[in-house]
Amino acid sequence: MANEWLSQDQQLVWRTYLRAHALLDAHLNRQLQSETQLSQADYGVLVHLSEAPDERLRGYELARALQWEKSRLSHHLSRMERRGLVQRRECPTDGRGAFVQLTEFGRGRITAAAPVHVRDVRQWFVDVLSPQQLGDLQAINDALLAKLEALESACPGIEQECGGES
Amino acid sequence: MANEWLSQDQQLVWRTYLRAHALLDAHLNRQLQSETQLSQADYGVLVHLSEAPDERLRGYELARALQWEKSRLSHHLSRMERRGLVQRRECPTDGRGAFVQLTEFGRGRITAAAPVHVRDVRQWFVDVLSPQQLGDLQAINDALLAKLEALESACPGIEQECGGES
DNA sequence: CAACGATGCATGATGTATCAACTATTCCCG
DNA sequence: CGGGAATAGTTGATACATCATGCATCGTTG
Repeated sequence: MANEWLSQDQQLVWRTYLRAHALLDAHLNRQLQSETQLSQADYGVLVHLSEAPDERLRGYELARALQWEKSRLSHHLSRMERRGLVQRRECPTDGRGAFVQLTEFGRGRITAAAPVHVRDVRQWFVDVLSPQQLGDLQAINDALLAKLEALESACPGIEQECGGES
Repeated sequence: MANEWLSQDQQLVWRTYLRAHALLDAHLNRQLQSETQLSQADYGVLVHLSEAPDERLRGYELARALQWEKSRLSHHLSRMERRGLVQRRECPTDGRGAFVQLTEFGRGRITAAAPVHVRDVRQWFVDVLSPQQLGDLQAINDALLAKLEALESACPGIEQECGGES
């Protein structure tokens, strides 16, 4: 019974954690969007493409790198293609598949956006915390992730290598 | 000027933070959804209503408490109303407004869901971290939040990026 | 080679979030 | 009082995520 609820402090940590992440994420997204016309999702796709050989990747590679569902990727690429950021091309060696190719326009966008995003992550996250706190946070998230990933591997879920930020 | 990029460590902290939150949030949501047929959004609405006098609140109160846009709230309440969780009632003292009233069905749902949710938050968050780490995390999120909330209240217009920041 | 399961990707339906109007009411100030 | 500004809430368009399904193509095996 006593065990069923959270203490005041525990509740506060949890709610503060949720709120901080929500605000941070919303703010970074707004900044990126208003200054570069890219969402975080767009940004992730473009970063991966721009770092790939020939600036192109197969869909399944992109999906794995971003940890996205196939369907989500397909829908999102359709919208990005419509905006001219990427282009779908047939794959000569696999008739089922397709390459996602960064366009010149897309390269320009991501090249301009990356410093902006990094500056924001600095300003609202990295530079707000002390080195000590950054270390603490790493340990905390490692602990949370370890628990969650243990669970993940038990299911037929997804794997490693998360979507990167520069 | 500072380096334009992030160090390896900084990048790792940032990416780990994003990934840990994404996984935790997704997992808690899946659990809640599958065991109680409520999303986190539903849960938040119902918790606030259930704690309010007469189990009802004005829309703007709910919006403020949840930090939602009024439009989001309105759409979400429509869906919840369709599911029988809440009910909209006219407000006698303010012709513009409306009360959002918890239904009996809704009360049953939230009463059943709360222990489930608390158990999960414990299992995947509170109990994974040491008391020391919970304290660290509180301080970290307080710092992030302070910075973000200062912005929130200071800048009604566009611009941020004020000069004297640490 | 024919059959068959697995893979790569697309599509449509549904639920959800945000933005920009829009309506209606109340507040406030002269 | 009168009239404009602020407030409460709704609605429609668009964007986004997920699910179920469809369907080629590929790899393997009998």
